[in-house]
This record gives sequence, structure tokens and C-alpha cells, in this order.
Amino acid sequence: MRRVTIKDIAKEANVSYATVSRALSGSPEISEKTRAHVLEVSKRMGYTKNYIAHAMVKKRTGLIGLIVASVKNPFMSELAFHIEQHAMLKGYNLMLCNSSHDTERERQVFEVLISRQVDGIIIVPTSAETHRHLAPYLETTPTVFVGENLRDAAVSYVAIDNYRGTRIGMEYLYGLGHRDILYFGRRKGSVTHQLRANGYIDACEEAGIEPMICHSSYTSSSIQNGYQLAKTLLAKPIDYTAVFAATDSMALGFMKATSELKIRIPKDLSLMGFDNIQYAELPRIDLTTIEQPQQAIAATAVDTLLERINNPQAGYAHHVLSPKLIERGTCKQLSDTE
Amino acid sequence: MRRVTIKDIAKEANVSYATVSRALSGSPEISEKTRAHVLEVSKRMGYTKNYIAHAMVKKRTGLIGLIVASVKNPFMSELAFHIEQHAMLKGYNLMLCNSSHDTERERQVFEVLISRQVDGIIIVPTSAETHRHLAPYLETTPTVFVGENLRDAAVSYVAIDNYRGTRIGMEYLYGLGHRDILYFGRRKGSVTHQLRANGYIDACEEAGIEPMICHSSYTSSSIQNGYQLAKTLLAKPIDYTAVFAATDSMALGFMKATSELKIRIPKDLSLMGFDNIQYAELPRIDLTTIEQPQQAIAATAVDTLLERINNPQAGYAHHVLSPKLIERGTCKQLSDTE
DNA sequence: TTGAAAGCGTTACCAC
DNA sequence: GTGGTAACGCTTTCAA
Repeated sequence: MRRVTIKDIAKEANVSYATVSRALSGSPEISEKTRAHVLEVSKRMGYTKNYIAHAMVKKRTGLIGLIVASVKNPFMSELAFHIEQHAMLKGYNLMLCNSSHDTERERQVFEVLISRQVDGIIIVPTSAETHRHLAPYLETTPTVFVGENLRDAAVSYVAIDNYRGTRIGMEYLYGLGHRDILYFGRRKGSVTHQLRANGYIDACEEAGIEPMICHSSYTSSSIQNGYQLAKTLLAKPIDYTAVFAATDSMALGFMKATSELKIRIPKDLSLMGFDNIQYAELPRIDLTTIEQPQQAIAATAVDTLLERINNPQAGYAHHVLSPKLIERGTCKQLSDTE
Repeated sequence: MRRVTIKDIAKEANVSYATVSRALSGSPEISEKTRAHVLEVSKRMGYTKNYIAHAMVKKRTGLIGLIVASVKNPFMSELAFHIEQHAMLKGYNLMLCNSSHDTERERQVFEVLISRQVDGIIIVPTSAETHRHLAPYLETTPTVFVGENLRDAAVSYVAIDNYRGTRIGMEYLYGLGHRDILYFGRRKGSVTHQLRANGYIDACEEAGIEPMICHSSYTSSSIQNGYQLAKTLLAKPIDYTAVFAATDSMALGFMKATSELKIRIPKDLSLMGFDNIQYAELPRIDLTTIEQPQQAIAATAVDTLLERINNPQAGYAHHVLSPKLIERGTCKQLSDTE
């Protein structure tokens, strides 16, 4: 039951266990002959390196902690996938934790990951305040935030230009002839939401159209919350031709409400999302939206983290990637006779 | 930069470091007075336990390895979420690996996880052969397979009764008046698929109706593959009133094809899925399907694994959970004048 | 080129 | 109750 160690190999191969270590770790200070012999023996005995002991002396585990609100969430799961792939490529493995949108839980798992000696942590923060709660840890643990634009914070982050995202979307809607565009589901407490809303407002201003914002008082942007919000919104008169949802999930909630009310999308109302989660391209959903380039975000996050890990006195970095319009079927050209 | 260790605390508190260890681990053989003192000092110095060193001597890491084909996949991501939650509850953390549907990769990450000394591994196997490739490791590493019914294998697994799943679905379709039901997307090489297909065939036989099976030659059941398969299928005459898809993903692919061909679901054709992935309940999708109880599967998998971990000479266990019909909007009652 | 031994941060055993 | 110390499996000096 006990696993084979280098001592076992040393005994079998008639060398010291220092020599075995050297042979296995590819050290140059060993003769080819003994190396070959040791390698042969260790293979025969089915040796596997004990990374725990390795980490113990090297003081690095080759582990990255990933904290997300919930991997169930399609945005997070995609991100987790790409982060794992990219980390694997660089020789790192992933420890996954869900914070369940709970700031205290976020702090707890952060501490657990530190206890487990991860070399660094990538976190998709639950709120714009997260980095404040984590401040005591951030000095000693290389950390990269993903998703939120923490422009004023002295921490590394990777996010997209959310402001530009809504501007791009507005440009597109405007080009389709829309002049009455409602922004749906703005949430407080998130920089991301604030920036997106600002992009919308500025676009309206420049186009000389009146901004209409439907605020969300929910703490997360789930389909369910979008649905509830849409129901109250749609109970009132509809004096807009297009709806720009703050997130794809909100857009899907909106869509659910319109389905029930027999409002046809895009025939009666155009709908635009934001994020381009996997759901968006499903048949019958076919949501026009603004993409967050997940793979690029993931790769950048991992690279930024590894840089910090390998160069502890390096400062922080802010990476802002470009969003992109994904044209699908939920926005229609407005006829002139509207 | 160096983290505080129990030796630092010992020095500061003027006790031996054995005493510090006792105080921190809640040992009873220590006076309340010194414990309080040590705890105070360690708190003041911001001590966090080093789990690596802990694992080194305890020979257990409190880590569970999770191998899935891809967390991007909605089924896997949901499972990963619940497994993490349940493991966390039991004091375990998760190491996540994606195998990318590649058997060799599966073997590689399995080895990595063993090297990292995880206490046990939960794997959603890529194929029914996976456990054969992993056989050499399975004797020494507690492992639980999830999703595949490996009835004849001496390994622990948790899965649903897939045979019963299609029987339940067929009963429902029959009850709605359907007599011409096509089974869509049967895939070779997966026990799951075989059992589902058998359930379908036996149900047909008992009902005295002719089975029609559309086989899939793809290696995975993605939406894309379902779409391609559906396109060739729908090019031929449609002599059935309902389609039972092997998986929800296949059903969504089918749905995409019907959308393009202006075939209305459920008006022209009823559609039933299998799995109840999150997508299924989205607005406009609203897929009637057979549920795999993910949370129960996750909890059972974790519990089964922990049992094996805590009792190494225990045998293997086969857990077969019950599928359930989820009635939504893609199956319609057939009128008598069909 | 090889071996002996220290050390990584804990726990656990044995004295006192 | 408390302290000293070996041990976990590895890497890395330092000698030989």
C-alpha cells in the first residue's frame, strides 16, 4: 500500500538517495550510466514523485487557486476551463473554490488556499469591494482579479473595456435605426455595471437620445432575477424599440418574460445582451450580444499571475481587453415607417 | 515575506514548538492557560497553518481530484459545483482537471493527481474503457467513477438508471398518444448510451411499436454534432411524430436543425431530451427531458469516495440513482385524428 | 561523480 | 503538562 520513494529506489539501485534525486530531476552532475540505471529501476518499481515533499523543500507547489462565485454559472465555467488549460500548459494545476457570492466565504476560501500554499490566486470577485476585504492577504499572495475593472486599486486585474462594450452595442442599435433604447438591469455595487451603464448613457448623449434605465435591486444578474425585473417593467407601457440588457443572463430573463407576454423578439422588440455566454448561441435563443473574449482573459490572467509569482517584487498590472459585437438574431433593422 | 511558522510562535510565546502544535491542533494534553496564550500570540502574529507540512506527516492532504472531460460542458460544471460544495462541507478541497475527451490525457492527469497525493479521485470517464486504462492506479488510489454504469467492473461508481430513464420517457410519450417515436443519436462505446437505447427498444417492444434508431458516429454528443446528424436525418421523409434524443445536447442540435427547416416543436414534432442540463429550462428552449439528479449524484460520489478513503479495505460500491421526468413544453398530446 | 547530512514545517512519540 | 526529537520524502549544500 505504501508508495515507492526515492529511498526504495536507492536501495534497489545501490546508490545513495541523493543520486536518485539527481537522476530523476535531470541534474547534469551525474554520469549517464548511473542516470540510466536509476531511471530504469524507478520505472520498474513504478515510482511517482511526491509533489508534497517536493513543495516542502522548494517552497512552491505549482498550484494556482481559482475562486469563482459559482462554476455552475456559464461565464465562470468557461473561464475555469480556459484557465485550467492554460495553467496546465505552464505546468500548474488548479484548486477550485466556489464563493457562492458571499464575501465572507470569499475571505475564508482565500485563507484556505493560502494555507494550502498555492503559488498564487486568480479570483473572479463577487463585488467591487472584494479586494478591500482581502487586502491583508494581497501583500503576501500573488493575486489576479478577473472581470472587474478595479482601475483605482493597486492590484492586478484582467477585464474587458466594459464602457466600450456598451458603446459598441449602442452604435450597432443606432445603426439599425433604433432611437428609443432601454438599458435593462443596471446593478449597484459593481464597477462593471457602472461602466457599462456609463457607456450607454454617453452614447445616448452623443446621439441626442434620451437614456432610459431600468435598475435592478438584486445582488446578482441571474436569469431568474432578470425575469422578475422584466415582468414589472413590461407591465408598464413599452415606449422603446430596443432593450440593451446589462448581461446575457438578464437578457435571457427578459426573453422569458416576453415569451410569456407574447411579445416577439426581434419583431416587436430588439434585444441585445452582454458577455456572450454559451447560452447565447443556442438555437431559438440566438442572442445578439457583446463578447468577452474568455480564452484571452484566461490566458492573460494566468500569465499575469505567473509573472508576479516568478518576480515577486514586480508591481501590479491592469489588462483591459477589447469586447466585440456578436451579431445574431435578436436585433432587427427598424423600418423608416416605425 | 516568509510566512510565520510554529517555531516563530514558540519563540515569541516562550514555549517549545511541540506545545504550539498542541495548542493549535486542539489537543487535550495542554493547560488552558498556555493554550490561550499561544493562541493569542499566533493570532497576533498572523499565523496560518501550512497544510503541506501537515500533509507530509499525516500522509493525507484533504484533497480530492476531480477529472472531467470539460468543465465548460454544462453537465460537468454543475456536477463540479456540487462536488466542490459537498467536499468543502466535509473538509476537503478540490483539484480540477480537464481531460478533453482524451483517454491518454485522462491517464496523464490521473498520474499528476496521484503525484500531488490527493486522497482520492472522482472521475467522469470519457469512455467505458477508461477504467481499464486506469486499472494499474485503481488499486492504490480510492476512485469513484461518475456517470457511466460500469456494472461489470470491480470499481465504485455513481450513475443513474439510464435504462429506466428512457422507459420513463417512452411511457410519457406513449401516454401522449405517440406511436411513431424515433430515437435520436445513439452513440457506440458508451454504456450509458447502450442502456438508454435498450430502454427505448424494450419499451417499443412492449408497446408493440416499431423501434427507429438514428445512430450517431460522432465521439461526443455536442450540440454541433446533434445539429449535423439532424440535418441528414431531416432530409429524409419524416414518418414519426416524436423524437427521443439520447442527450439534451443532441436535442438542442436537433432543435437547431428544425428551426432552420421551419419545423415547429412541438406543433409538428415532439422532442424529448435526456439529462436536464441547465440549458433545458431556458426560455424558448423549454425542453421536456429526463433528469439526472446532479446534486444527489455529487453528494453520493463524494460520500462514497470518503468512505473508501477512511476505510481502505472496503470493497467497491455501485450506486444507481433514479432519473425523473421533467415535463416542459416540447412534447404535445397527439390528437386522435393524427 | 557520488555520498552524507541538513533542512523544509508539521505531528507524534517518549521522557521528564 | 511540557520539552526534545524523530520522522514524513524530497532537494541541496558540502565533502570526499
